[in-house]
Amino acid sequence: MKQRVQTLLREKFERDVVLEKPKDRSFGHFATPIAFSLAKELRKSPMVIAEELASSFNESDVFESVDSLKGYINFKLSENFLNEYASYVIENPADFAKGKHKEKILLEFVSANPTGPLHIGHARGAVYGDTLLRLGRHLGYDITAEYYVNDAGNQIDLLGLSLQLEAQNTLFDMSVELPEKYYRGEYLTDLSKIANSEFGKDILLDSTRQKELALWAKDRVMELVVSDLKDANIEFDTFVKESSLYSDWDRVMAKMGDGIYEQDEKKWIKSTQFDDDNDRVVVREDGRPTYLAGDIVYHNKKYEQGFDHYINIWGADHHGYIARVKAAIEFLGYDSKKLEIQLSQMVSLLKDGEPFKMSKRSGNVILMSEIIEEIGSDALRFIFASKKCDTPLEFDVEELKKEDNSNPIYYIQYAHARIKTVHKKSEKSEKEISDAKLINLNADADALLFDALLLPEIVEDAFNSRQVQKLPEYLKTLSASLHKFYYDHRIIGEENETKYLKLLNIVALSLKTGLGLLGIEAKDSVYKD
RNA sequence: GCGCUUGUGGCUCAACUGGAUAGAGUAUCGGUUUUCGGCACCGACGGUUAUAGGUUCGAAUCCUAUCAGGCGCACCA
Repeated sequence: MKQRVQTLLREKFERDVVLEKPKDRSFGHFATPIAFSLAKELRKSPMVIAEELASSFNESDVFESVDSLKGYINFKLSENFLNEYASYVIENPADFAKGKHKEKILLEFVSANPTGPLHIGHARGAVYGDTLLRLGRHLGYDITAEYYVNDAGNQIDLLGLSLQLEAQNTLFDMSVELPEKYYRGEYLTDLSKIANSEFGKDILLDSTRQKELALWAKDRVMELVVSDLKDANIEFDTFVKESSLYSDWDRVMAKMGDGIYEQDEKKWIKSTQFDDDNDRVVVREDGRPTYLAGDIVYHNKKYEQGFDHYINIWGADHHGYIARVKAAIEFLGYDSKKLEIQLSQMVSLLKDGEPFKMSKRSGNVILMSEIIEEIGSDALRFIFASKKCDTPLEFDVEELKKEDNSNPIYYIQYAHARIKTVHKKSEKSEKEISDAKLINLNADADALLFDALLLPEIVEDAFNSRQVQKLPEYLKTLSASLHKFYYDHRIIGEENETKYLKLLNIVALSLKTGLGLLGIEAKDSVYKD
């Protein structure tokens, strides 16, 4: 819709035109402040320019009216145009809000260490990433969802140690002393039991077998992670293991040429050349590559696959890392601007206004699985998708269990279910409804129709700006319009019954499509039995 | 100390990335409907957009300084 108008205006004005939502819906459907920017060139007042431009529009199929007001030009779409678009949408529901983009994008997200189940902070990045993925794919982008598994280094050794200590403590009653740095949580108890029955006691007692134990355990933990993600409707296409990358290190290091130098028997990357605070060590004195080396090989691997664009979603605590990775990419001879890094901020939870109590089993963090048990995957996804991911977020789990309009997910599902019920009660046939023409309606119906048809713009905008919260925001607004319309107008038995039902169909489709893009299934009933 | 980031009604968040009178929900108070769905709808109250300057037709948005919070400043991952 917007694109159509934009194209028309671009042809007319021979330049790109900013189109926005008018302050007041009664002004029209779209508006542009173009007269303000022309004012300087033409040396005339914006008011005059806007008036001249507005009156230069002839009667057309698309616009019912074009008016100027205080320097803005307001466009009102014609009922005919809206009706035709509505019919197209109803006949091609699966294509609603789809796009024609073609670019290949590699989207890396979550990438939590395989040393424990996912916690609430991971969940936010996971939901954000998966929502972007769904939006992008709907728009036509060819996106690969990738998880980077940090299955090498000290943390894996620590996992082996933690598992042994846990077993010695809880399984064998040895009451050993637990060091500060060690993983905790119920999953360790579970894993130690499995290890015990699968390999015998020895692997949990013999410190020389820690490594062996760890290598086994990290794969089990990854299974936990994958299952946590699956519970939230999140799946990945590819998993890249850090441990598989180091064999390529020598080749990749050579590729960076002058970017690498030697000093104090270590190898450094000259990342200060690209705005980093310090140069970074990539190979230690003893010849072992650092974590950064793995990440460099990893990003080289990404770029060698020739995607058009790369998106990484990182926890905000990694922001110091951006400069060095981008520097490495430049040294490798690639364009670091193709790599975009989105940071996801911390989350804190409340329950009845008090800090959410962590269960004993989880150690010292709130687990993603606990929250899904508490409020369900739908509510979790919705709340995380509704907030900009780079601002800290606090929410109360009790708010998300309520069944009234303080709970947006309920409010939206209710709107959708209401429409379904009205349909069931009506005796009109599907054909009668889809044949109805949405013209000569009242202002309320016109407004609701326009709102429902706005989804494509929202999806496009939410993805392009990476601000996925625009979609939940839109769905809330659309639901409110629906509820209001429903309150103000009786539908069954009215003169406009078929028209109204078609209109409601479009609203329902918009809600359903939007929810689907959030990884949430629209419900036909909100009753709990 | 340096760097990044955030600061919007009592609370949780928006604001089309520089556009019209800064909007929703919640809380508080008042009203409508009691039916196609338990629900929902309307109104009132609430703001110097942290503070002080600057840029221009126009600033919550951009620039500078200050204040406050968060995060980072590993040869850990």
